[in-house]
Amino acid sequence: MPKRADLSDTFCPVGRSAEILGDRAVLLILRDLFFGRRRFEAIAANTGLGPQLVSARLKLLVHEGVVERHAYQDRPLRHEYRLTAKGKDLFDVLYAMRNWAERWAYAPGETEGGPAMRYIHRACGADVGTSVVCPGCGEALHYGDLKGEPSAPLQAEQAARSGG
Amino acid sequence: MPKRADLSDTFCPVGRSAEILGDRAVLLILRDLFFGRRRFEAIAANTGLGPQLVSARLKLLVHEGVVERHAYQDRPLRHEYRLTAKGKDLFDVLYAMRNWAERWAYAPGETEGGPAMRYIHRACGADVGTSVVCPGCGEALHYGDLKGEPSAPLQAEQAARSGG
DNA sequence: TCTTGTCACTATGTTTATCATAGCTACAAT
DNA sequence: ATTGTAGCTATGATAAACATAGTGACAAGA
Repeated sequence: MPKRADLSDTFCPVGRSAEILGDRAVLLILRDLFFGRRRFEAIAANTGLGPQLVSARLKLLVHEGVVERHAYQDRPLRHEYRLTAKGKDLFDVLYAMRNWAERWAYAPGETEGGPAMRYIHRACGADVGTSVVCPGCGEALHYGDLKGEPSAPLQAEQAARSGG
Repeated sequence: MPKRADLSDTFCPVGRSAEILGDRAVLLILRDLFFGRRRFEAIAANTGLGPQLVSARLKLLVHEGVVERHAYQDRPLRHEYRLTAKGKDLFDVLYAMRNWAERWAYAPGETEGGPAMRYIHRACGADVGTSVVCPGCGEALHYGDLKGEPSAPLQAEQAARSGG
C-alpha cells in the first residue's frame, strides 16, 4: 500500500473495516480462503497475484487475527492458512459483495441465465438467490450455512488458472 | 491504483466487486455518501483524502454507474454527488463491514459500552444490533430501513474533521 | 474596486507500493 | 545427481498516493 493516512484509530466502524478490506489483494485472498484454498501456491495461482503480494497480505491478515498459519506437515515443513473465527465472520461482507455483483456486474446472458455462483441453504435445500435471508425458510444466512456451486463459466476459469 | 492485473472480466462475483470496492478511498467515499455527505469538500474533509484522490475516485464511481454528478446551483456552477440505485444497493456491503467491525475491531470499553454507530429499524423502532435481520420484527434490513446514530466519540471525531 | 472567501477541483514532485521476473531453501522422489 | 514441489525472498521498472500549492468562477463585504 502507498503512504497513507492511518485510520485504524478512527471511531467509524466502516473506516476500521476499510483499513483491512479496502485492498484488492486482501479481498481476493479472503475469497479463496472461503472457497477452501489454504495453500500459498493455490492462492497465488488462482488470484493471479504475485508471491510477494500474497506473502505480505497473508502476514497482515495473520497479524490482524483474521487468518492463522498452521503447519500441516513436518518434513518438509509446510504451512497452510486458515480463517480464524474473526475471519470466518467476514463471510457476510464477501457474501454481500457477491450479491451486489450478481445483481449489477454482469451483462445480460453473460452467465447463461443463472448466477455466476449459486448458493444453496444447507438446512432447507433452497436456492437463496441474492438474499441475506433464506427465501425458503426465512433464516438469516451466515458462514457455513451455504453451499456454493460455481457456474460452468466460473468453473472453467478456475480450472484454467490452476492448470496453466 | 498501481499497475495491476485486470479482473473486471472474471466470472467470480467477488472478484468483480473487488475491482471497485477493493480500495480504501472508494470505501471511505461511499461511507460518506451513505452518511449524507454529497459535496466534494465535505467528503474530502471528512475522509482526510487529498482532493486528487477524491476527484479520481468520484470519476471512477460515476463511470461505474454507482454515483451520479448533479448540478445543485448555476451561479456559480456547483456539483454534488449522489448514489444511484446501483450505488444504494451497496448498502448491504458497507453494513456488513460495520457489523464486523462492531464485533471485532474495538477494544473493550473503547466505545463506552454501546456500538460505535447505533442503528434503529425505522419500521418497528428496534435497535438492530449487528444483525442483517431485525431482531424486533424479523425483516431483512436494507438501504433506507435504518436510522444511524453515531456514538459520542464518533460524533466528536466527525465534528473535529469538519471544523479543523 | 479591492480584498477576502467558498467550492470544486488541477498541477507538481517526492515517496511508496505493485508487478514481472528470477532465484532461493529444504526436502522427496527417481 | 537430477528433477520436482512448496513456500517463499530479491531486484528493478512502473505507477499510484501523498503533501503542498495553485487555478477559475463567482459572491459578499469594505
